[in-house]
Amino acid sequence: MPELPEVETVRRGLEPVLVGRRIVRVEQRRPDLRFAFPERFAARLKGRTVISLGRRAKYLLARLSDGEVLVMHLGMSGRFTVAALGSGGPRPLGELVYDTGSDPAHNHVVITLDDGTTITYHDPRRFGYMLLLPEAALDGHPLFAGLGVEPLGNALSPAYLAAKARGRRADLKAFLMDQRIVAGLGNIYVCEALYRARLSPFRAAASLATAAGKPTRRAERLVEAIRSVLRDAIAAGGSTLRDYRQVDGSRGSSQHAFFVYGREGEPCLTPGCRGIVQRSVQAGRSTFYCPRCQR
DNA sequence: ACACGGACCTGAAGGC
DNA sequence: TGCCTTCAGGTCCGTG
Repeated sequence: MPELPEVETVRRGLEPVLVGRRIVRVEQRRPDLRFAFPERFAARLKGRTVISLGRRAKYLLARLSDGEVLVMHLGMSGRFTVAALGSGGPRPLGELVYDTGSDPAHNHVVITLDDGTTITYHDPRRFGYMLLLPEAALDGHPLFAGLGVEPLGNALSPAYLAAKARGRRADLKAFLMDQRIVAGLGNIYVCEALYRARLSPFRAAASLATAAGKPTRRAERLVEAIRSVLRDAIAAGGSTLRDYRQVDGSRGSSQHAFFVYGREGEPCLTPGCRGIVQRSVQAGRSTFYCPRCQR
């Protein structure tokens, strides 16, 4: 499910139900997800109040009242469900309600808050994980120390990309997938950003910089494309949350459309372009692109 | 230092 | 119907 826009959508949904609330009960139903849970995980969370809920790259960061941070990564299939006490069902997470109909065997963590709300972490593939770290240790932790810039922050600029790309032999797709360069992009939004920037995923990353190391126009286009594709996806409530429902329980109809991702064999959506979207594999991941307008 | 493949794990979808 | 293969939004680790 989650790339940056999806994680941000989850953050916005959880923030109003979580922040300011005290955790009164934690049910940890298995010893590990991707990694083992921290020692005495449930006991340590219990009694603490959530001060804030932030995000760094694809990580959710819940700051707790005692100076520790609950770090949560959703992996490929992690998601949260919120249910009010006695409601008998899910309750809106922001604009959305998450489907709770899936197999309860994959409900790995259930957190109960002091107002009776329960937050359930569900993750069939268990690539997600949770950690408890002292706030002061966050920046230096191996998970965060090497992360690149936030794509929606000021630090992402054509000059930054050019500096990182200079001398790189990797292609653009791999370059953008690398969390050490830009943190939070994943397979879908890399494909979509390259399409918007009209850049081939196979082009050398080094072509974002001139021989002197100055950013090229391509770098400028790419920065704009990355920002706009993420902003649009966040505005749509996380385009890849396919199983969301409207607040009234009806199926959503406004699912965000991708321009290239998942559209192999279909016509390119650029007006006037007669290209056909192709699928190829780079570093083991599917790449979707229009060979005609992406150069 | 970097690039690549495989590994982790489950479920859905498609082919036969 | 059912079995088999392929694929999926992420990242870590080992090997060249």
